[in-house]
Amino acid sequence: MELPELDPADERPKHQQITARLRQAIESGSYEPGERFPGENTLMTRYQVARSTARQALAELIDSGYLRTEPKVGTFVRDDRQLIRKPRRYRRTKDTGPFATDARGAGLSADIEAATETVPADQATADRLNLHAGDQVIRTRYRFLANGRPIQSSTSYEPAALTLGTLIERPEEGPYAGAGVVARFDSLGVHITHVTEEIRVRPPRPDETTDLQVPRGVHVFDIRRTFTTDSRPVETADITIPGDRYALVYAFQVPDDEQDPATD
Amino acid sequence: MELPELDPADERPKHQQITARLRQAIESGSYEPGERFPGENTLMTRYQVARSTARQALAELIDSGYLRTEPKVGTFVRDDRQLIRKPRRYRRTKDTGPFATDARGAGLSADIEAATETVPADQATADRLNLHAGDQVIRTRYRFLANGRPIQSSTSYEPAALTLGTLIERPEEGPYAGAGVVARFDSLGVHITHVTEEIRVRPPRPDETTDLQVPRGVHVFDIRRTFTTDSRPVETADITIPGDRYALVYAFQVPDDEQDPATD
DNA sequence: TAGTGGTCTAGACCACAAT
DNA sequence: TTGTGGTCTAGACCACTAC
Repeated sequence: MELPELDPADERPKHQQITARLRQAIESGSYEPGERFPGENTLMTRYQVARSTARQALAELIDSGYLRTEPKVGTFVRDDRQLIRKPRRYRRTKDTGPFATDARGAGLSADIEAATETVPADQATADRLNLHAGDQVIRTRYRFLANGRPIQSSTSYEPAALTLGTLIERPEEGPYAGAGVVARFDSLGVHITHVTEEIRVRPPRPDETTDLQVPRGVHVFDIRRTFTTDSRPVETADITIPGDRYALVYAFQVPDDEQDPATD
Repeated sequence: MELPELDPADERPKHQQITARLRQAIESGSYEPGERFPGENTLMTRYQVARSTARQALAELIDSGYLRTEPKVGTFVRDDRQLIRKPRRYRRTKDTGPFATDARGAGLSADIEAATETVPADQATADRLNLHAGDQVIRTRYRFLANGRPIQSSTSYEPAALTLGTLIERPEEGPYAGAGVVARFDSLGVHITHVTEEIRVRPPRPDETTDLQVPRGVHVFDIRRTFTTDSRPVETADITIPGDRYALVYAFQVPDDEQDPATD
């Protein structure tokens, strides 16, 4: 792959010109995903620039998701990310929660780490569960692994007044371990009818970068999910998913009537 | 705000130590959103490092969404971005499309730019619409502005065989201009019953950075939406939304029966 | 041992905004 | 006029890998 030298008439900064050329080369398919890419030294000599200029050009492509570096080894075209389609819907069946269902459907092993505590609710959590700050809630932190690789983490909150002393007090223990939230609450006679998911996207926090092994240039989905019965919220959770591993899929019906149900 | 000097015993690189201290200062509220932040020169003298090291520390905080720079002016704490909750739902009513409805509901002006062409479908688009590559499709590119600010762009595709020669041939002209997709197709007697949205998160492409004014350190939602009747897809669109302005909200009912509708 | 990316220094010139 | 961030150069040392 021959790349022309920089055009002195181009008004853009050198690093931008290099970035543009390299991006074009990647998009035109000159490099295969996973293939070794010209490193800092190569770019220095090819474009006659200082190392930091070559480095800056590469950094932009890393932050844009085109490249990744492996320290002491080299620079590579990022692999075509294998996105798992994650249909986000909730059923009343008991067998397994949605994560395990998705993973096994894709032929992956599914492991779930969970840790449960009873803690007083902070104001934000209390608001989401229609409680008062300080009321006791069951907090469970999860980490989900597919084929041994962390792929999702979440923290869920349930009012202690509802579940404490029942068979589902600790979500990952007892007869309903691994079942979905809807099935677990059904076992108490608490009938969940609605779920709301609010999706944000943001850079990973430092702890998420390590826990979920999020590479540079990747952001995360931040989902706030709340389950409600006809009268009250009964579970709320914050779910964090690296953006290079999942596509979220929502499928729903378009209502038949002209009525505005004033959902908001 | 006094910051201690670097700890020589700390094994982390200097730029990481500086980043960690600065992030802590921001999160603890030592700087207000929008407030001026110590610049490269200040950090150089305060921590006794070279300019590029100070610069690298700041770059990490910019990419993490904490700071923004204004060339020739300074470095500032990023404003608490007020997220707009964007309910994603579709109704059958005619009056206005969901974008205009939501924007006006939030007290914003809504402007839509649109350009329509008839083009042959490429393979990917043909697959999404159950057509053959080369079949004619109506492609419309949109840019949505709220209070004059670009906030969403999209490209939609409809089979020309369905709409060519009808009143809704060009989505943004005729009696159904500005109406939602469902209402437009209803006018042809084509009854949309389902919609699927597939959400990804990725860095903006260079053209999106300018068109949508996406700042560094912000990624975008990439939504592939497809409307279908009971028998076939009739419209598909790629929607791009900057991740720092919107939270997507999905609200739905949990089905009552144990049946698995095998939606996928 | 040669080559890699990560870290770091010590300079320089620039255009422009603020004062 | 002063200070800002943006760009760029020309070096250096490091730990580690296997090009």
